[in-house]
Amino acid sequence: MTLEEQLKQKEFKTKRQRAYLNVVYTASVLNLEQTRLFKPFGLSLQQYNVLRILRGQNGTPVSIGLIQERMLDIQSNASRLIDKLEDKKLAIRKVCPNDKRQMEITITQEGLKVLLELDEVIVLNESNIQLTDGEADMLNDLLNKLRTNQKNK
Amino acid sequence: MTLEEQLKQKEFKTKRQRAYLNVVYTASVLNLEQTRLFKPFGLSLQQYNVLRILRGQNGTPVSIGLIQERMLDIQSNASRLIDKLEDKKLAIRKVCPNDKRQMEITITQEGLKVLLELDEVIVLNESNIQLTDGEADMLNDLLNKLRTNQKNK
DNA sequence: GCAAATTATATGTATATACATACAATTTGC
DNA sequence: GCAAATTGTATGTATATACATATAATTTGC
Repeated sequence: MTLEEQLKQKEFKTKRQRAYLNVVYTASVLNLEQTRLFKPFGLSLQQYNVLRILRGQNGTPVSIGLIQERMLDIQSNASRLIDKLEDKKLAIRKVCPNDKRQMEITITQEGLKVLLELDEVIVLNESNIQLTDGEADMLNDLLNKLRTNQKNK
Repeated sequence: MTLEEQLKQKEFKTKRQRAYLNVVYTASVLNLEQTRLFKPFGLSLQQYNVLRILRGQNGTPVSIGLIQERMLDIQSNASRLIDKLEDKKLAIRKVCPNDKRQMEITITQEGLKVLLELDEVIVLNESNIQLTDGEADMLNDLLNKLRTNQKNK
């Protein structure tokens, strides 16, 4: 389905505007899809992203600030996401002994287990994407170019 | 800046995955940028989108359901967005006489005035986009293709 | 014409973002 | 070595989404 059909809009002022809106729209479709994928596992999309970051550290504890840096969403509120994960026993927070301002976050065995289950679901889902490698590369380049000269990192 | 630099991630499993994440990331950058653009005018991004839809009707009242259909964000909660616009005297809600379930929403003079101010800001902002027409078309096509076979409209 | 189904909107709850602010721990400048 | 600045995290508030549910008005089936 084209963007015009979807938005029931006849036309856009410029091709750039159409592409711009298409990025925003496509992302919302992808986000919704992922959110629904994670729901049966009791995880939100962002909670999943935090767990992924924690697993990526292979046991090395991670600070809240580092999680914040790595999150896809700019200025995401890692502190409250960790709250939720702790409630579910998927992550643990400890005060860092060297710097008592910092927190040391680690993923639990339980957290690793949930991620493992999700890995399969994700792979299955990503196989739905119809782009060739060349197309994916081109899309990637165009998005990088679109972001150029946009002021907010 | 490339996605890898931004996310401080060495590599992605597949080119498709990189493109997928880039769409989500780019959209969040664009959304944040627009949100900041509208903030000085006391409008959120979604409130602005609703006002645009109302203006597009040239005075013909619009139902909540129609606004919902036209919103970029899937399943956006138009009812509460109209609440906010009514509070600010930018839109008016009336019960439709023919079908008392429906609401007839119209934009006020005040609302039109705010939109007019914003039009200039938007045009200025969109001129920052560095894509040629050809690139914008290609980006548009690739995004449409990416959405193909994704189950959620 | 009336009960059942549908439709249009509203609302409650959980989650998340953006921003401002708070506060304690640490570092820096002198 | 101490005051000032910075850093790391937490929290309060406004906004928004997703989903479930509620409720009133309308349409449909018989």
